[in-house]
Amino acid sequence: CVNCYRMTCGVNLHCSNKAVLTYRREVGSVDPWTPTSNLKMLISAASPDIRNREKELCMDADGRGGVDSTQRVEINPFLLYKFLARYPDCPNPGLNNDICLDDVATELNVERRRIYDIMNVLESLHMVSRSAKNRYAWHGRTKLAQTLAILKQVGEEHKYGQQMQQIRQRLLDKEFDFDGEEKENAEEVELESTEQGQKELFFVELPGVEFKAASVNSRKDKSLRVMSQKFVMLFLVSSPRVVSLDVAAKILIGEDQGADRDKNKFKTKVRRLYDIANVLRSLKLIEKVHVTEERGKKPAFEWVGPEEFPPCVSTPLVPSRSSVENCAKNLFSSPGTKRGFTRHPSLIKMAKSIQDDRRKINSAPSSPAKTSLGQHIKPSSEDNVVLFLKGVMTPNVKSHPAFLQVIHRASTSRQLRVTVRYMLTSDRVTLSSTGSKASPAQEMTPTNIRLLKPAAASPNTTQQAHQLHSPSPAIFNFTLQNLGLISGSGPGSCFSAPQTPECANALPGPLALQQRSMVFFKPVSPVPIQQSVALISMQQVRSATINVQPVCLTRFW
DNA sequence: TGATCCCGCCATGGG
DNA sequence: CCCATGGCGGGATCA
Repeated sequence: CVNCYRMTCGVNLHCSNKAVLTYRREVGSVDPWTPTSNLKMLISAASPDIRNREKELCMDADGRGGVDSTQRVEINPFLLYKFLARYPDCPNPGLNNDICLDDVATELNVERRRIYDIMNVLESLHMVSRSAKNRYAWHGRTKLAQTLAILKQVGEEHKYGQQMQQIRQRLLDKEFDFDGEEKENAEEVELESTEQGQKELFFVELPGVEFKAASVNSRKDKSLRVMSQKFVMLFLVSSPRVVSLDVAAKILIGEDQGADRDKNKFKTKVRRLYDIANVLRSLKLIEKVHVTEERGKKPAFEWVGPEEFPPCVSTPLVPSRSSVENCAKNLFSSPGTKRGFTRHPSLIKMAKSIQDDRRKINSAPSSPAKTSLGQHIKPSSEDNVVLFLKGVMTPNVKSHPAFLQVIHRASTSRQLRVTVRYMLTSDRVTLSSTGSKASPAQEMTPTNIRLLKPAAASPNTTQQAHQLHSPSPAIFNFTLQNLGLISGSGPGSCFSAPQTPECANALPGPLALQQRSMVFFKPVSPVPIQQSVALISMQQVRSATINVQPVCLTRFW
């Protein structure tokens, strides 16, 4: 699958992201597997004025071009790519994360109206929050896991899973009866029974992200934001995580106003779903797929974002208990005097579970069943913990469930100060390396360079450059072999981690960490390569092999 | 013809 | 009335 690096093509999933396919054809010389080259492709394919502007502004050293500029292009995803490129995933809270609507509109060369749509979706994920008129604060993905956890919970409470199932079934029935006509009535009755007792869903707030600029919040609808949250919920409660457009639209209509569900309403909802989906796609949270049925293919989207999330996550790379505390504190804080949105009851529940969680961890010093980081690695300055992620298909490691899980556990450990580092190993690069040209090192994003660049290797030759992009299995295996954690190499490596019960049943539940432990994750979605996580104490690494340290510990970040 | 989504009219609510 | 915001649907484009 050219565009679908995850090989999502399953029995009834067929990837058909025409945009990517098209772009790839147009600019075939670009290595399509790097984030930056993707961006370049999008830029190349964008409308002429934007493209020219882009050329003036920055790169395009290779002078590629020659794309038919008359074709209609997807501005929306492109816009967001550009937009996201300007803001870090995990912004430093101390720095200026202010976003001015006018500036963005000007820079991206679009009308304000378009920015509102993007912002609304981002706001629904709490990646931004409105700070004032014309102004937003950028949060990046720092709150994403937390938001998703809440959305999932709310989605479960609303029984979206069952609803979707019902609607699917209904559509299926329709398909087999050749008269779609007669069903109208039955459908109406059923729908009503489904929705009855279901309260209207409000915007799901996040503790700590208060809505300022009250004047703006008074507006009652905010449908795009609410709709976006609902849409995400649908993914989070369904399994497999594939949601077809029509099912989503039907559910979203159902809740709006019970009465009218005519064709127009449906069409409008679908339009809006595309708006939302484009943003989510740019965020790499969903991908376009098709579900195949007797009657033909239906457009659908598949969730490719994080699969599991801890109830509350502190800021990655800077784990601090205080943020966890704050989280709970905020959740319990007395209801604000004037709040623009309803605080969902599940927040309270969640806060309690967080507290319980913390209590357990802090007050059970040596329960073997409930191990925490601190109990296995004695606290000292030497005992930093190094985390390796392998085979992570998610482009954004920091939002990977395994990563977040570890961070969460680490951040709730009282005794241990944990330094977490990570190495990105992108299988999409590795798997697609046949024949494709390596991209120059300059095309790598700063993030990638920081994460992957081994100082020992001078990225001059294409081979080495390519290695920069796919150091994953080789170097990773090499490292772990040196550490004596695995044996063999290559795709079928045998991981000989200590076979403890804790390891076997590591998730869900507390991670069992020992001086030397590896935890394996079995992916829910069809990921071809097993995902694994290794946690090793720094001390152990130092004593293991000298070779390892420069490659993986010192140089990689 | 269905999928996709650009474009911008116009409603809304505050000042 | 002006402004910021954003709901909404016509209709263009493409496969």
